[in-house]
Amino acid sequence: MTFDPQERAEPGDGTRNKLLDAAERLFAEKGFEQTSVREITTEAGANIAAVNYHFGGKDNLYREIFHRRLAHLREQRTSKIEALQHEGGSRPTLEDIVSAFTSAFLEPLMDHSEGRILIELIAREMLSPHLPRTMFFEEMIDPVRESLSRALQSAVPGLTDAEAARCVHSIIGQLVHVIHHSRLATEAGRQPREELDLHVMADHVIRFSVGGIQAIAGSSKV
Amino acid sequence: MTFDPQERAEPGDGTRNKLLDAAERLFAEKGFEQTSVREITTEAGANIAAVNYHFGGKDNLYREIFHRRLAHLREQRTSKIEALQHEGGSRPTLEDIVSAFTSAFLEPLMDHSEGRILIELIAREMLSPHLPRTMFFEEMIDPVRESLSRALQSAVPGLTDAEAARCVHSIIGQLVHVIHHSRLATEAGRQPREELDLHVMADHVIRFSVGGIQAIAGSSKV
DNA sequence: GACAGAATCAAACAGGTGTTTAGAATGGAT
DNA sequence: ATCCATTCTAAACACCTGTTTGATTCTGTC
Repeated sequence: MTFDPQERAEPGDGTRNKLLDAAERLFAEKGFEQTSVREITTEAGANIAAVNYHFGGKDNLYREIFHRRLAHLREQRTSKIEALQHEGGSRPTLEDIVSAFTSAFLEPLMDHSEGRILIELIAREMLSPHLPRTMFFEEMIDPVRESLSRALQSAVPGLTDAEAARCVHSIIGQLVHVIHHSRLATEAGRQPREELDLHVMADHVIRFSVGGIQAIAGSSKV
Repeated sequence: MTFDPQERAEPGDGTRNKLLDAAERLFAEKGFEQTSVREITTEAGANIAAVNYHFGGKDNLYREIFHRRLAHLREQRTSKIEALQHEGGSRPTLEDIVSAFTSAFLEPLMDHSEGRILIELIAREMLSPHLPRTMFFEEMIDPVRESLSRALQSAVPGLTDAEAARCVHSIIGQLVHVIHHSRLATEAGRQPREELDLHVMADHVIRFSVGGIQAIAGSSKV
């Protein structure tokens, strides 16, 4: 019912930003429904009514968080691939592309603070959507897929559109699984097995995927 | 508005079983926290107190559901691989193994009723655990992984334990992603793209993974 | 200093949660 | 017909939820 009090509020001491940060952390950790407005406000050192005053409700706060983060993450993932494509000199190899995407995908996870939170948020949202159903596909999944798919086709001539799309599927599937597993395993208190370490797995996914793509391309040619 | 004698269908259809069925469906659809005991009981045509009487609480009902299903699913996934291994005649090829596991993994999803519910339940539990943290690893993930890992090594001599474990990771990651995506896409109302159809994707995953595994095994030999 | 608007606060609101209770049916076995 | 354990029922319990309210403090402008 009220207008946005301050649209930008750069300084980190605004209550509005403290609420956003606290909510982001809690939503990622416990999920939307499981996080109460009281938790958020006390965590941010604010009053219970602060969420409704600044955002007009719990749902809007949630939406605001995604709006703030999605664009940045998408750009981060596609930019490396695009950069490779338009780079001067020789055309990037298949391994170049897969490697660039893999590190771009996994990089936000290496720092344990911010990246993990975002991934967790996204995973939760995909399983229990509280956002408009199409928003995720249009703003995140489709652009990233498109970008990687085109890059693969430029490096592997003869790869059809459908084949490229499925290979993208395979790569992303592996990467998402790596993320989920690392989260689950550490949470379950199991000491991480060295053969499934994040960096080791990144190398593996690259080699595995390059082999897989070549197999797909090769068998279709015959 | 309660006891309807024509509601019964099965011999073992005491309210206890009706509660289990209703809860399983609702937990899968909306998640544990988001499903209320009142919903479960009214869906099962029972009194609100029935859950606490028969199971001693909402949590125990949830645990009971998994206890009932997990063993069966695990057996279903490992048995096909084991059968291949101990089959008379020539040793199964790499493609045989990956193919058998893929279809065993995806099969419960082809029938749209029961299998989907179970997958949904598991996906939710992995993201927001309400069960003892280790139960899932010990009763489901580890045995399946072990079984597939050994099978791969028997078909691809020279594949180390660590490499096999990572390849299993890659395969399962792809399959889980196929499942999630199919769920998300149909839920979002998008008409399924034919190149990402379940059967087509199954074939793709097999070829992609065989190529990937061979690449891993080949590069390690050099 | 005076004033307006933004920001914060404690308290209460209406509604939903899982669980407990005491009492009433039910179905066999004696 | 009596008894007893099992099963079911309606009502209440204590607690937590997101949101609203009306008053109070803070902040910047004239």
